[in-house]
Amino acid sequence: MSLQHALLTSLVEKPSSGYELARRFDKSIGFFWHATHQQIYRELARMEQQGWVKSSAVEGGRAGKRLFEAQGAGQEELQRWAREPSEPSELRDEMMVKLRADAAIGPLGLAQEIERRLQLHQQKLRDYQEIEERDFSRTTLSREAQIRYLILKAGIAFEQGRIAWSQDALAILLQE
Amino acid sequence: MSLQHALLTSLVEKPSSGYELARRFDKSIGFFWHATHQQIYRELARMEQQGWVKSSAVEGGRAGKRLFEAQGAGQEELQRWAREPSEPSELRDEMMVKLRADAAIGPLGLAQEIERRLQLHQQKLRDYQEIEERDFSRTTLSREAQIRYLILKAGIAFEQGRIAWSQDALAILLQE
DNA sequence: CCACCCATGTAACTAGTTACATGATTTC
DNA sequence: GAAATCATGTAACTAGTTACATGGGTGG
Repeated sequence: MSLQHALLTSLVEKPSSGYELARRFDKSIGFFWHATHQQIYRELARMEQQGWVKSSAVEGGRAGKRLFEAQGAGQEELQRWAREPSEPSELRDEMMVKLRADAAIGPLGLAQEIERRLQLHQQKLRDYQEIEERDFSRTTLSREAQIRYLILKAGIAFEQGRIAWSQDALAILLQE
Repeated sequence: MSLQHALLTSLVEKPSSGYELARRFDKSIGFFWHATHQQIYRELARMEQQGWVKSSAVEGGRAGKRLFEAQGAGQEELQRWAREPSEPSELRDEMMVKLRADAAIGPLGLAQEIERRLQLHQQKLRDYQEIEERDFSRTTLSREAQIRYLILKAGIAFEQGRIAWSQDALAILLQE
């Protein structure tokens, strides 16, 4: 499993509380991976048992607040995992199943839902493009920045692809 | 959950044994959704309990072979589910996490793995394009065929996007 | 003082994966 | 007669979701 590795990566970038991690996860890795706080706390507890991370109480913070930091063993594990091959993920999309159902049993009125999704994709694209302009519009970028930009570009290309596809789908579904 | 709905859709298209379903799933819906035979048999058993499908022994087939057929209640459920909104899926890709780790802790030699994936995407694209030519190259397509083509086009666009992205990634990672 | 955000967790359930198990039929 | 494919399943585990629960701090 690799939610642990995703969290480790976040913690290597910046030590955080579970709550902060959940927030940050939503905004960075969360672009292509969502995790609930319940899952995050569970994995943090496991990683602490394994010695990959260490938590300490935060003085002056809210009651119970703990700061998690990646340990040496965690960083080594991250390197080991990163070098391991992994299969490209599938794009498991319920809409494709619904379209097959529509083709098999007759019109199900999916256009409205595709229209709704189109707007979601357009919004996401705008969000990404804002980040692009803010963080990556300089002419020269460090290797690190180029790699972070690469991740963003995967998101941008994905949303653009979905937008084009949705428009194609609407044209077909809305033919009289 | 909707593996049940994906299986139902397959069964509406054509009554099948669990084994055939697993095979067909791999080749159609499986383009964007994989399920093991264990999962499939489990869900078929549940759906039979719910009355969505019905199985019967196949005369003259192999010992134990059963044919599953979608029932009226199953088709109604499929319609109900199809009309329900659902969120677009995320593209949970471990490679994005690995790239972030690379940016955070230094070069991890990911180029080789991206090269390997590039070839997988190119192969998948060729497979899709073969289907495209075989099934959808006629000038006029029925509504049903247009919808099935639409699903294929989502796969084609996805693979093309991944190929372009992988090439971009390689250019960045292989800079000296 | 009320709503909202920060902050952490437990419990129960559902979905997906991996390992193990069995045996018949077809093809070479 | 051996290997591949057809055909079905159980068991155990891992991952992800949903519901419930608690309480402190901040802003209006």
